[in-house]
Amino acid sequence: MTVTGSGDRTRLERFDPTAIEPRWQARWDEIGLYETDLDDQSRPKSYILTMYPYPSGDLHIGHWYIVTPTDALARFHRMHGENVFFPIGFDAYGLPAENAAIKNGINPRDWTMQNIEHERRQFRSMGAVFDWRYEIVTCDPEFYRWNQWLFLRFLEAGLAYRRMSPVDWCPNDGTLAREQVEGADRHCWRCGAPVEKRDLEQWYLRTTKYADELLDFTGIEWPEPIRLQQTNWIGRSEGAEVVFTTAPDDHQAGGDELRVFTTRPDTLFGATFMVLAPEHALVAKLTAPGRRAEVDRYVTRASAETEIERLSTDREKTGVYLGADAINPVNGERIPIWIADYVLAGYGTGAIMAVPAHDERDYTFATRFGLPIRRVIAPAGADDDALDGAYIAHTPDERLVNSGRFSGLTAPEGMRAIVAWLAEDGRAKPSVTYRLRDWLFSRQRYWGTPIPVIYCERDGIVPVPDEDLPVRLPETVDYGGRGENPLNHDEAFLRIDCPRCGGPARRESDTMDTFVDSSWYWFRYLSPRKDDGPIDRPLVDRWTPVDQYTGGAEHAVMHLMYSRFWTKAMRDLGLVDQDEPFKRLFNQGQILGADGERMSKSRGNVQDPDDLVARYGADTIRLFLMFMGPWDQGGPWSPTGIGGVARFLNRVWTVVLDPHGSDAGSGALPVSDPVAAAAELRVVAHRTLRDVTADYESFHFNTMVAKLMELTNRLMRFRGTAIAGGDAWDEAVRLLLLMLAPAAPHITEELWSRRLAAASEAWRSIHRESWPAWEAALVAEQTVELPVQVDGKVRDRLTVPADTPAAEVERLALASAKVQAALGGKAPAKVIHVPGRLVNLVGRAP
RNA sequence: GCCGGAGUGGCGGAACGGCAGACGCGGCCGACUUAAAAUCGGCUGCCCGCAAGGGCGUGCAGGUUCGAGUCCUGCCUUCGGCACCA
Repeated sequence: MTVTGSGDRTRLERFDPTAIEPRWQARWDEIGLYETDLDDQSRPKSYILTMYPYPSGDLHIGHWYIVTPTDALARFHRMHGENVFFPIGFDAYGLPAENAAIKNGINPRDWTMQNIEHERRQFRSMGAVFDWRYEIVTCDPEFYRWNQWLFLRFLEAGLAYRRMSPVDWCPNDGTLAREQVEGADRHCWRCGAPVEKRDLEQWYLRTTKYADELLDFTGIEWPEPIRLQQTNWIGRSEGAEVVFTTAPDDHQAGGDELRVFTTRPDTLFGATFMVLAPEHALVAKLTAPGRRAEVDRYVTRASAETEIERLSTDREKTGVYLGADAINPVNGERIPIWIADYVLAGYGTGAIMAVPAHDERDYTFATRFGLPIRRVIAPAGADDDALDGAYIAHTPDERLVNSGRFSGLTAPEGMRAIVAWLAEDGRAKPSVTYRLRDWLFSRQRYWGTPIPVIYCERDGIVPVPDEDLPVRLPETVDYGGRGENPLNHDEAFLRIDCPRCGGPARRESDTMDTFVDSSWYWFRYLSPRKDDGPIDRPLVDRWTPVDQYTGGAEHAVMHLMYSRFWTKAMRDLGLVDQDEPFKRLFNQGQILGADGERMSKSRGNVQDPDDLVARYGADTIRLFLMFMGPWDQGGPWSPTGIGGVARFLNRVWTVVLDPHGSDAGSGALPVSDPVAAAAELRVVAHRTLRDVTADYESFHFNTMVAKLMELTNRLMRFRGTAIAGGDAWDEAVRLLLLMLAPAAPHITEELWSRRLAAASEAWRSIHRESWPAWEAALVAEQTVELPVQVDGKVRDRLTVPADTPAAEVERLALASAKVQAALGGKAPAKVIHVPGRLVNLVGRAP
């Protein structure tokens, strides 16, 4: 122990994290403590991964909040003898870099690399176990080259295709992201021009091919809410596609097919009108001359709306009659054709049959526009009920009514029978529709992976040959202050000879969605510098899938769905042999600014970890972030309480280095019987070990810290007593340091080294120690305290040996004077005895 | 609006359907100090009461149960996602 003389008192050296932490970080680097040997197969492997950060300009405490508990978990696994791989990298492509470039004329690469450099330093200062030799930076050609290579394989396999689709468009700045469209009037973020829709030829990836497989979560342990969200996002609906035809009238001959998708073909006889999406291909043809002006106005208006607005069920329904009718195939009835924005072109066939009696939206629409409502399903004896809303209940006695020869059938019977009948002459077929859409993969942006295709006048779309990869993103870029993709004007980049015919051709100037990078990066971590292929197959076979993935729940449906899709696609290409990327997933919450909003520079609510580390040290901040609350919850940042965690580490310092000191006041525990006190301390220490172990395993880091605080407080109160420094004390201190090591790596290493020195033992890092085991006999309950309730209210407590027979416990409970008083002398009507938990005497009659 | 979370003291939060409020912050009181800071300790959900004690309490309204913060139904508020933010 290091002491400094001060008169006749000895004063304990102060805990000074700023002195300790950099020293140990340097030492760990020196001895390669966190270098993972991927070829070491002597121990079980454990691939622990946290979602890599986007190196935005807003470097904040949120990054620590994400990484710290995962780092502690990686260390916890390492102490269990596993060969742990816990890599880190940077998701370098993205819109903020481009926004900064447009606004301030900085090159996106310079902006990004500066931020990365800053974040690297911060991650090092927190003492994370990352093995930096495996770092990935996605804007580096040695990474994105393989995005291109994989894309070409997808293209060959028919998983990538081109199709026209609408984008939000500014005449000055080109395609806009949703966040670049501002205000209710939807204007451009940069120039303020009104935003239009424009159809562009775009690249898609065929995610829908895997829709059914993505609904299957067998073999992965993911949180139920995430699986639910993905299931709803895929939105599988079974039903039928039914062919309506257009009826002839003055302005058109009729006879065009109008295909609708419906989940309720049993209600076909109740279809009283049709609704097309305003973008539907037949709208122009079907519109009557007298209605054209109104229809055109409506189509324009709908194109300016967002999908969220269009699907909102609480706003007033709008729509326009086209002045044309359709023929219902089941009964030959003419029904009017409308367009309305609540029907989306991209879902199903972009057209619906409206059955107002049995669909809420159709009901609202019919009521608003005075369209007929015909009930075709009713419970027994309710045919004539006037509906005051859509009837969508399912009761056992409901039957089809008003449905010709199908009347009397149940809904499921009617569904099958009607579809089978129409299918005979091709007017219907069973069909499945998904809400999930193919992945719109191309971006009209500079800062992303160039899509490796060439457009040749003669040969059409020509893939860039593998040997010509990577297609490098030009290093210099001139935005000219505008938002439009500068690659569109970069002739040096665009001009290329066709690899097939040698003739003049042009490169694709669109780049890939940045989600491509995170769709397979965990494979690349295993061999980030490999230059003859995207992945190292033997390492991938041995190390993946990832054992534990952690990251924000905001990625529930996009990143976490894309990465599952990508893994399955790579499997089908024969590149990997696995179905799922991440075996176990934990979603942590998001840390917000003090104002409850997302942290960002522009809001001015960013908390920089550097300031906190300078003041308290990394261990305190790490521990505080874990102690704040349940990790899956997140919440607004508040520094209130950091002091408490700092005090906790100070107490740890004190109990380890100065067990005999006595600055305790009146709270010191009396130790009249040192043997009993030592035994009690052992029990407390071992139970803490059991509970803390469970907390690490279940991601309950906040209660883990709380339990270590309790143990430390206990030691503090035994300080200076007869048992301080004894065997039980020494064991408790040893367990405390080992349990705390994954969470607070620096102070525990320092104290551990001092213990070794004091015992004249050679130094060995605490982070190479094994996780301790608790003694079952110490952990077992010897006596239990049982609350005794009368009618659910606690009236007394019994302290009895744990193995007291039930009858004896009940006898003792009844014998209590307080219980008798509460019962009013009466015998209880019922005795509920939950062994080990409580006794409840029910006095009143039930 | 739709999909998924979350609502518990003054604050962050704890609690296999079984003693609501662990642990920490803040507050009050005490020890140490000439004093303050730091440190150590005690008390601290609300209401009534000198006290013993009693009553009320987990967003709101119901329900199931011997027993509900926990399960069910319907609401309210708030956070995340809604396909070009990552």
